[in-house]
Amino acid sequence: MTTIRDVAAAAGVSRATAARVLANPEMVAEATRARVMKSVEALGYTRNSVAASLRTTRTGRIIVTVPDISNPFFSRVIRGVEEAAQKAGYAVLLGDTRNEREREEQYAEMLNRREADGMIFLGHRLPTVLARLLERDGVRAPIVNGCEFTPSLGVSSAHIDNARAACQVMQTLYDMGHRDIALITGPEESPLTRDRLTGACKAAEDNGYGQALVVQTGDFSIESGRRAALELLVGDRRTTAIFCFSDEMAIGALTALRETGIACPGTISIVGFDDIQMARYVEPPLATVRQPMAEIGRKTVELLLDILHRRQTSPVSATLPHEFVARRSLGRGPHPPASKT
Amino acid sequence: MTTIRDVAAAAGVSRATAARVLANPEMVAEATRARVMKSVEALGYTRNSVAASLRTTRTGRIIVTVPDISNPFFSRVIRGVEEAAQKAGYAVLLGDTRNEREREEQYAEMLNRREADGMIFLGHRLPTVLARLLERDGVRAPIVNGCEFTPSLGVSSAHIDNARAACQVMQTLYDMGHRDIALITGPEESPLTRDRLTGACKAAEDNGYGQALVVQTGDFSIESGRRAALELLVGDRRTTAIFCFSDEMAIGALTALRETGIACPGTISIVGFDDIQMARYVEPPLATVRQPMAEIGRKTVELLLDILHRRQTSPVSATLPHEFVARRSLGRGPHPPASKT
DNA sequence: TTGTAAGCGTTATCAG
DNA sequence: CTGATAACGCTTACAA
Repeated sequence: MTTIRDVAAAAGVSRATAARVLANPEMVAEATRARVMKSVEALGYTRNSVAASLRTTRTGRIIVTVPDISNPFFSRVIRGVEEAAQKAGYAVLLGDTRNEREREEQYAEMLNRREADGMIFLGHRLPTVLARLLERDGVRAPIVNGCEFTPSLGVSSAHIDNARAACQVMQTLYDMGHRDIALITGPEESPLTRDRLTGACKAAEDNGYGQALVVQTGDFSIESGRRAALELLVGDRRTTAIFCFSDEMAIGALTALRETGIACPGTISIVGFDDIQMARYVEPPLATVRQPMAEIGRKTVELLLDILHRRQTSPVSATLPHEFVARRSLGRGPHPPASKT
Repeated sequence: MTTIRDVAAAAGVSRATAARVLANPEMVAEATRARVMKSVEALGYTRNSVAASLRTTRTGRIIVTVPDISNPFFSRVIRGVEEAAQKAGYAVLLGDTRNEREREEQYAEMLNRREADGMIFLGHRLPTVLARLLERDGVRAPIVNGCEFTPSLGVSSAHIDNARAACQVMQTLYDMGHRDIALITGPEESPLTRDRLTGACKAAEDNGYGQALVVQTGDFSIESGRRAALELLVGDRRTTAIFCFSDEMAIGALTALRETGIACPGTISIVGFDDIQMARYVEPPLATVRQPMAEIGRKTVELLLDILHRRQTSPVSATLPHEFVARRSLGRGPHPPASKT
């Protein structure tokens, strides 16, 4: 491979000068610059980034881990990350952790090995490797969380207000005449699930239907939504609305209704969460909460860059706007509320 | 940061010995090894991969570019890639090219800068940067193509037999009594589209219905499928089956039928391609061709490793098995074929 | 079995 | 404006 040395030799200048032409062209005399550039072209020189990184202690890379890359929600977030990173001159090292702690740790180790300048993790578990880093470097540790937010971690994060969103969905359901509502949540240990659950319960209690709330646990997958819905339908003929904490689970629930011959929204309404692309194409189209997926991704990058460029003094919690999206899977319930005027 | 020097000093050995303990422990005396390991632990040492890479000229990374990471087909392939790469000790640098040539080139440049040891590209366009590399290094150029296959490129590739798969789908349709079949293809410039088109046309002609074949072009997206289907339905009341070159387009077509009140499979049957997860959850569940997505991903990595480890003498075309999946969106056509006995 | 020392290809400092 | 030179942290002959 051709090195800067070769270029310098070919142009009849020192290595330093050749390097300068590439890094700070304005510091070099016009004529020399042209000569060097010609050699660069002629030899087809490209900088060896590894050597450059060693010298500068910058890699121009960021690691991003996701629980599941084939989950449409995450893949949209990733897209946002990738876009923002690329724009800022960073490449994305992608890690699919499959929700396994060990894989999370493995990717975190890469940060220690200086394979990247920073790391964005989209799950909720902070790898112990990162925890240690955080302990040592505090806010200067180049770590950002996305989609979820756990204040106690001391890590910057980009996310929506999950509690409020869930609360709004529930209120909408009550306003439309539903009382017996079932929830299909995500894994209990995720703060995201807890936040939404908190919001949903609050709305239920505020409306006086706390007792009527039924809760099933899922794992965000289609199948778990289907199973949870089937479970709900056994023996219980009261539920008129199911609020799922992900669109995929909602699609699973829709399938369950179809399998058991229950009409949606005729008999049971379904509301999802995320607004993945497929939400509008299933039958009936799925009412849901739109998360600004790409925006969340972009924001995590922005937060990370703030840390890398030392513009950060304390962890930032960036709350992005969500939006309720009414679609046909949501219909009126059997208890028209008293007139509100 | 602590370096191997610090470790060596703490353990009272030379840098070389300390390094050896990490790389070839068996070459070092038990006692010294223990001492070094203790210092490693005590100091919390982790190897600086950048320095190591500079020395060894290996990065342990591979670049993978996809036209669209949020496409469920590709995200499954990526998952296979990631899994195989990780197993072989490689990390994946992900590039979402958004089908833009310039972004493809940018990622390809990274290979030149030695940011990775090799590259897998899932689109069909060979970036010119890679073409040059290929010209120079021939089969030793660490480049592999996935999902698509263009023999003339001289690049190893993992894919299914697209022509045969399309041919089989058409034959199945004819066997079920369909004659007036419409195709919704991918972009014309993709070899994948061409291969499937070739296969489909062959089947049509073999069955004597070449004239009845209608072709619309899509871009694999849901919306393009929907639009193409709507287009097909205008004025033409003959089509009884639509074969889409991706499940997403098929889902779009399904939506179009629903919007226009046409029964599926009652009036028109739909067949997709890929067997993405959602295929079985739409209504009606989608008949399709299952591609071994994860397997394709894994295979591309295997092919790349073969090159990196110099086990390769000429480009390999790995054809993986596909499978037709019958589901409810495919029903009988109006022309029951003559008995075949 | 261990140590010495020579790079890998950059970048950055300091003179000139 | 340009050149000499010293790192960056690691690996690996080669020597002891």
